[in-house]
Amino acid sequence: MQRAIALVDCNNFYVSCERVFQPKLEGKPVVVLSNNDGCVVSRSQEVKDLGLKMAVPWYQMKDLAKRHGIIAFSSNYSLYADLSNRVMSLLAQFSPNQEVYSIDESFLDLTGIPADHTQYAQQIRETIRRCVGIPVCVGIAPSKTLAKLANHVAKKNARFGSACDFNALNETELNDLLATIAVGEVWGVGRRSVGKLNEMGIQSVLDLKRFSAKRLREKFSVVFERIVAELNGVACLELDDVVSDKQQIICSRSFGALTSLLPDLEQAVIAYASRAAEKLRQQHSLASGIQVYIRTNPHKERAPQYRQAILMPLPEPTDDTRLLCHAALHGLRQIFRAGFAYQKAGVMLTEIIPRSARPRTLFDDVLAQQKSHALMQTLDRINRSMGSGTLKLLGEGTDKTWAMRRENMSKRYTTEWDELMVCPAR
DNA sequence: TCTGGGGTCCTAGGACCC
DNA sequence: TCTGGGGTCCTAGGACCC
Repeated sequence: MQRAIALVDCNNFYVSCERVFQPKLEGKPVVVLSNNDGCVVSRSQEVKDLGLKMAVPWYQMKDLAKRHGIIAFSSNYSLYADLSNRVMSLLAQFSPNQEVYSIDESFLDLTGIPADHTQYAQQIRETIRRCVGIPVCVGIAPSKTLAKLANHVAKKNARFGSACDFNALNETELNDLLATIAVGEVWGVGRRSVGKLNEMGIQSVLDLKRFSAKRLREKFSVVFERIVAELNGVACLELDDVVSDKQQIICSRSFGALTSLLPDLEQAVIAYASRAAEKLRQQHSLASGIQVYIRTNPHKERAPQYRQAILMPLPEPTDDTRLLCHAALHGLRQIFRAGFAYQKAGVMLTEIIPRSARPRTLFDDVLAQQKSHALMQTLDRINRSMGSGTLKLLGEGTDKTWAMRRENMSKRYTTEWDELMVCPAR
C-alpha cells in the first residue's frame, strides 16, 4: 500500500494567533517579534509581499514599518502555546498516528485511511479554521521530506487550494513540479549546503533527486544520502509519535539592557536555572551536569568581546532547584570577568536521565532526597495553580533591571482569568 | 539604544586501551 | 635506519530545524 504522510503546517502561526483575537488585523501587515523585541519571527502575507525577510532585526525595519503601517507584537508564548495545543489535539482526531513536530507543525499518518486524501485534507483545514480560527496548509506524500515539499507547494501554488497530495500526481507531473522548486527548499538542506550543491550543478529539487546518493554521501554525510532516498519516495524517517524526553534543557535570554555587574548576572542565572529545573521535573528527569555561559554583544564589533562557558558536574543526578542554582552560581563566578558589558547569559542541563533510573549507592541520603522531592513538588504545585513565579528563590531578585523588553504584548486571552476577552456591550 | 531561543544529529579528532 | 593497528569513548563544533 502506498504510504501517505501528511504534514499540516499553520500559516504565519504567531501572526494568525494574534488575528484570532483581533480580526480587524485581517488583511493588514502584521509581524511578531522575538524576545526583547529583537527580530521579526513571524510575518503576515502582506509583510512577506513587502519583501521583509525573516529574522531581520526590528530596529532596522522601523522606517519601513512606519511607511507601510506594519503592526508589531511582542511574542506572547502563553497564547501561542495554548492555541498550538488546541490545533494539535484536533489534528489527533484525523489519524491514529501523529507526530507533533513543532509548535505549528504536525505529521499525520494517513496510510490506509479510506478516504480521498485531498478531500480529507480540506476537511482538516476547515475543522482547524472553524474550531480554533487558524489557517493551515496540508501536504501529503510517501515520505516526510516529500510531505514537507508538498506542503510548500500547497502554500505557494494557488491552484492546489492549500492542500497538495503528491500521491495523486503521476511521475511526470511530480518531476515537473520538483524542477520548479529551488534545492534550498528541501528539508535539511541549509544555506551552507546550497552553495556547494550549486557548484556541483544541482539547482532544483529534481536535480537533487536524480543525483548519485553515494557521491553526495562522500561530499556531505549520511544525512544527504537519506534526503535523496526520501525524495525518491523511500521513507527513511519514521513518524515519531511518542514524545521523547529532552536530552538537554536550555534556558537563556538576552538582557533588556547590557550589564557589567556580577549581581545582575547572578540573578539572571538563578532565574534561568530555576526555569530549566522546572522543565526537568516536568519530564520526570534528573541532570548530572549544568553548563553556564555568558557573553557580550557580538554585534558590537568595536566593544571588547568576551564569551565563556563552564560545565559544572553535580555530585549526583538531581532535579532540585537549589542544588542546580548553587552549582550554576559557582560556575558563573569562575567565568565572570569584570569590565565587560554582558548581553546574554544561559544555562544548559546535560547528562539527563529518567528519575526512575537514578543510580543507587550505599551512601545515598535517602531522607534528604525525599525531602527535596517533596519540596520541589510543592513548589511546582503552587506555581502551577497560582501562576508561574509565585514562589521562587530570593536570589532571582525582585527588581530585575536586566529583564527583557516586551513593549507590545497582546493579552493572554486563553490562559489568564484577568486577561480574558470581554465582548463590548451591544 | 535596539540583532531570539531551544533543540537534534553528525563528524572529526583526541585520549585511551590492548 | 627502523617506531603497529584496531577499537571505543568522549567532546567540540558545524549544520540544520522551527
